[in-house]
Amino acid sequence: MPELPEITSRAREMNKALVGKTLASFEIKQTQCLNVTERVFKKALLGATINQISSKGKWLLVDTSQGWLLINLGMGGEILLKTDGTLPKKHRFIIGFSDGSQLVINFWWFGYVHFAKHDQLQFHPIVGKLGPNILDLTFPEFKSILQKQRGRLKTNLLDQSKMAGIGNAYIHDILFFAKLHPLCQIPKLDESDMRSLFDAIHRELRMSLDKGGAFYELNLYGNPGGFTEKDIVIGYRDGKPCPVCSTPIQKVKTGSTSSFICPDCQKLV
DNA sequence: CGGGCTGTTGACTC
DNA sequence: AGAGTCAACAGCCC
Repeated sequence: MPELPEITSRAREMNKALVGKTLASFEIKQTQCLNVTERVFKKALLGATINQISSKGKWLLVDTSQGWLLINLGMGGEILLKTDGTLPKKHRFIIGFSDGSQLVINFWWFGYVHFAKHDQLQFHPIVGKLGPNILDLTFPEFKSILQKQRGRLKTNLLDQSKMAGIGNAYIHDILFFAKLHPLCQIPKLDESDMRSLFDAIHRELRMSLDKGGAFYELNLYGNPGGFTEKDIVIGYRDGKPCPVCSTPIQKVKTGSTSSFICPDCQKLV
């Protein structure tokens, strides 16, 4: 569930709190999250100092003096900064800093903590293939990327290699505000459809970003984001009336994921 | 108690 | 290339 608003918020918080800290210890409880052996990981990053934190799509990119630390929370999880020596019940990865503070990471299911050398980020098998952050695109750039695609709209918007940042939680309201069906074929979109889609993406993601992300994810200090259930209009509200036309909202299968749509406002053409 | 669902990503198949 | 299926793990709901 962490998507662009949550990950971008975490990057901002980490930039304020972690720059200059030195990585002094690692406790790795789930070694499957690594892309190298535990031994190689520790050897590479122990003693490194944090320069800056940025994000791309759903990935946190930590630039250190000894290379990149790359974090993906998968289907959910927390990154908490603890300064009092206590630990939350659930933790799978702990980074101990030389000042005694700790960055405690918990994945709900499956996440990644990867290492890449300074000049090797572009060759990382996942991060190297990510498209641009979707909020960084201008409309002409967005349109140009979309026009090169075929197939179903939803599948393409979730494909992080084209544009990075949208996941299966925010997409329901985005498509509703753009009045587009998740299964609509990309070549059928006209200029005004793409404009509506672009505007809906920015509106939705920016609103959540401004609120520090969604309520179901915690920030570095354990506080939930300000984007609440009330901010969700269509998603996860099957059976409730559409706020525009009162038609009951439907939950439909779209490939391997579910979608929530207003069957009247979002016609499949 | 158990079955179904969920969210990310990639691998694999047709 | 597009579409479908599955696997990785945990927790919630009915």
